[in-house]
Amino acid sequence: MARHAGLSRATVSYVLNNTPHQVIPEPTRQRVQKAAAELGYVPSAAARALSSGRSDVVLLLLPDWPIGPSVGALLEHLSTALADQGFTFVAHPRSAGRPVSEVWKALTPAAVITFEELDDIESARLRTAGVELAVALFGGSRGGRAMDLPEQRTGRLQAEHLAAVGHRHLGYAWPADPRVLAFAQPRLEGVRQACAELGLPEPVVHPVALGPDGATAAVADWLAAEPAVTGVCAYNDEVALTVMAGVRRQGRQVPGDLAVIGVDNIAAGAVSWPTLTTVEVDQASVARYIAGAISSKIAGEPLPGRPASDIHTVILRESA
Amino acid sequence: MARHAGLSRATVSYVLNNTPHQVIPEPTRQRVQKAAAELGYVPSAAARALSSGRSDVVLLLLPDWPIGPSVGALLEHLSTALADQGFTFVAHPRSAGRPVSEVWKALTPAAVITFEELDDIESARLRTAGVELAVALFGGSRGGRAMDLPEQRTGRLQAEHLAAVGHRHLGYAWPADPRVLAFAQPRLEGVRQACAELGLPEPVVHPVALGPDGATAAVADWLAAEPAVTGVCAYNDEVALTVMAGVRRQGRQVPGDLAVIGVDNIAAGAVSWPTLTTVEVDQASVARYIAGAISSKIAGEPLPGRPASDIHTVILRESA
DNA sequence: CTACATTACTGACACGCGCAACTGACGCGC
DNA sequence: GCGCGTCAGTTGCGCGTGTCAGTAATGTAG
Repeated sequence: MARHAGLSRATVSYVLNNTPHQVIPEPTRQRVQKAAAELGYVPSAAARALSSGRSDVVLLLLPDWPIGPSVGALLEHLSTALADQGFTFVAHPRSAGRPVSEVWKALTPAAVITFEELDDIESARLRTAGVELAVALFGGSRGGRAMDLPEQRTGRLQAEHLAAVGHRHLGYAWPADPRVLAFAQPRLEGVRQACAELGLPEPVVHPVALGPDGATAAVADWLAAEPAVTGVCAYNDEVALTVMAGVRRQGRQVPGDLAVIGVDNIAAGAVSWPTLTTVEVDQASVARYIAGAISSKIAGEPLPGRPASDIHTVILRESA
Repeated sequence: MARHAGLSRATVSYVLNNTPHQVIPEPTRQRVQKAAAELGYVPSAAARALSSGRSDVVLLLLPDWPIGPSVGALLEHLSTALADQGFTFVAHPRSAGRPVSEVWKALTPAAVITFEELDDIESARLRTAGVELAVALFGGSRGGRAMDLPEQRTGRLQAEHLAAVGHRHLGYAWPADPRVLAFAQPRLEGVRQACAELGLPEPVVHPVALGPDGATAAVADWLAAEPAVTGVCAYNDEVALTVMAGVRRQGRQVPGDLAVIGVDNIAAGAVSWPTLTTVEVDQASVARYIAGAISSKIAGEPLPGRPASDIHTVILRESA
């Protein structure tokens, strides 16, 4: 390519990288760009990664629990948002029982995003492999490295909505799958906070497993409680639909006997019987925030303020 | 590291790669391996990619339509299956309106997997970028490069099940979203084939949009047809749930007035009212087949036979 | 003792890029 | 004419690996 432009490789490199304090006259600059266009030149990322020590790839480690449409949407938006910042976004589903270290060794990513925080050994290996930036989306128990997304907001909004339509005794449908604990914890915490602020008693927490019978015990207990629970915040829409199935099995009505509100706004919730009231999270905003935070951190700047808090919306339907 | 072992880099390289026809005496071999262990040596994938021209990464381009749990499961199994073959699997959600070529330029993957076939320009760019193997999972219209997964089988099983329980006039709930056309086409084709073989009339196809009212027109037409359609195969479970909602809106019953069968076995189908009969695909087997085919193709061997045909199961519930 | 083969290993290059240091050429002031 | 500064661009190195060709040392046959 330098040959084609009749210049040296260095000059070409300076032009293409817009190297500051390297004055290149306009004619030469255009000559290089014309040659690049004619040859369809694309810099080899492998070589760049080798010499710079890191690639422009941002790696997201997917959790091992089944991913729903909200995670899917987050992926899509992260991809666009990071592309705007000049990064290439890829996701890797961690295969059970296999060390994840092989992945970043093969990619030398600029940053690694995880859902939950990594073990000490794994994060040590990460640093050894030359990855400088690792961010966890949830569970900032370990220190300031986590993004600390406003996940409690979903719980708060659920509780506030139920309170606004007159419910005073709330239940919380906790996911039976232990793998989503890091997600469920802050949501329940948000419900607790809202209850406290609104002067309501603590929510009655029951685990709910997915499947037709997963919620029967929980529903029976909520309805039989004294005073009875009249509104339930579910960990997500799937759990919410399970709770509604449990109520039907008892021959009772949603929302008459028990109101239910979910999180995620999955498609099935719009066509269930009754249709499901839910809290939707604007994954595009979340993705933009994450992308911004990552590129600031890589550039060494302080990270911007907390993500906007108005990214949650209550989708009002029949169930609550 | 070569210094630490007191040998040259070449010798070390030969030992670590087990280069055939390069005889290395056992003592030296052990000396190298001891040094590697002591230094915690990990070969740099970036350098290997630079010199060999391709990395050990297999890239999956996610489609731009929302991915459901079945794609999620496929990702997870692909990750494990490809890791067994020595590859690193990553997925990239293609951001709308952005050229995908930037992605493989940044990764130089050993293979690229797509859902639908690429345009001519994009596949040309792919080859220019040095990616030798591109496989499309569906839509083998263009030639032998596609995997040609037995997607018709899902449609066949749906129709066969409905026929087995006595339905003779079938409908097909076609997804209104044009982006999933490549998926829907073979499934409908499978239904058509099964009808022809069983001596049933052609299925009555109606588009169904997701959402509470998406199926009302279709359901009205199926029920009013002469003779009436009594069983509907839906493109997937979400469409199936929408059809069931449409039937409820008409004040009619599932499966009494109209039986419905879906595809995917999503969690919401197990707790819907009535619960949803569906066809499940064993994504683990699919993933193993894909991984096997990729590694054979890369090794230059002919690809193994068609994937096993018994990877589909009918999950029998109330709706059909 | 010489000619040749085998063993055990090393030197050097290429992959494509970024960057520091260097080189001619030209203009300007004294 | 000499020194200095600026412009326009080049040479060369290093990143870490895979691999071909080569080469001392040792063994073997005639």
